[in-house]
Amino acid sequence: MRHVEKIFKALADRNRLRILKMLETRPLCVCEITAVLGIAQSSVSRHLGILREAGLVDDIKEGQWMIYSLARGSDDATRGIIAVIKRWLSDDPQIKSDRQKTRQVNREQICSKTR
Amino acid sequence: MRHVEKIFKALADRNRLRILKMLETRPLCVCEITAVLGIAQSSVSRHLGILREAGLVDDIKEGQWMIYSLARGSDDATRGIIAVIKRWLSDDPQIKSDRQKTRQVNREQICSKTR
DNA sequence: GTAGTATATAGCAAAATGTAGATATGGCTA
DNA sequence: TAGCCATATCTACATTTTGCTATATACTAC
Repeated sequence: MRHVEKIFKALADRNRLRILKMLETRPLCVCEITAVLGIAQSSVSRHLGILREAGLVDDIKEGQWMIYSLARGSDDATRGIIAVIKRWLSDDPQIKSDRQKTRQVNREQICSKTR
Repeated sequence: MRHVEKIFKALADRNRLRILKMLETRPLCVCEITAVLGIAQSSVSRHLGILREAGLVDDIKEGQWMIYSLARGSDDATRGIIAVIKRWLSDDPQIKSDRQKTRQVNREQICSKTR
């Protein structure tokens, strides 16, 4: 019960749904997600933490970045939900706009102020 | 977006998940659900309203009772979610206990004080 | 009409959740 | 070592959601 509840609570937020739909395009680092969503980095980090705790995303460290991606090795239930979400929202204006921004965004440019 | 959000928000509550799992057994009236959940009737009514607004349950009036059941004629997305939920939580202690109570409960006995 | 029943709604207090800003952590680089 | 960068955590506050009690609505039986 606790696990399923956690999954649905994680999905019950517009910004977290946006993140999941963005991750369908490709894995993203925190600063890329922050740039697309347009909310504070601390909020993004918290949302990602909630998605991670729910088992909906995987994270790996890659150099200076934390790369988040849709969970793949997860249990049957989680895979089922992710598959359902993939069939949803593709026509939504905000999701479409996010997807376009996601394609353009580049962590080398956005994040590193040294370049 | 709005619709999908509504669905996940509706699912992000323990008592509403319990209701959906109970409805897998059979359609139920409000007083039966109230008896099994053990919370106030007004709370149950509100939860049912949220599930109805999300398109997850159907309701029909049957004599003096409002009978709620899992949505059937709904869109592809909703059917997908309901199917996923059916595969979940069957082993959960509380869900199992609820199911047993659901089988025993009888609206003719519980609700009608005239009998 | 009145009385009784099932369900829905309103109003309120408590708990949970989302957000932003400030701060902490951990790794890289000079 | 010191400083910078990406990310995570903490704090404070506003909003939303929950549950309850009380009340309203709608229907049925008399």
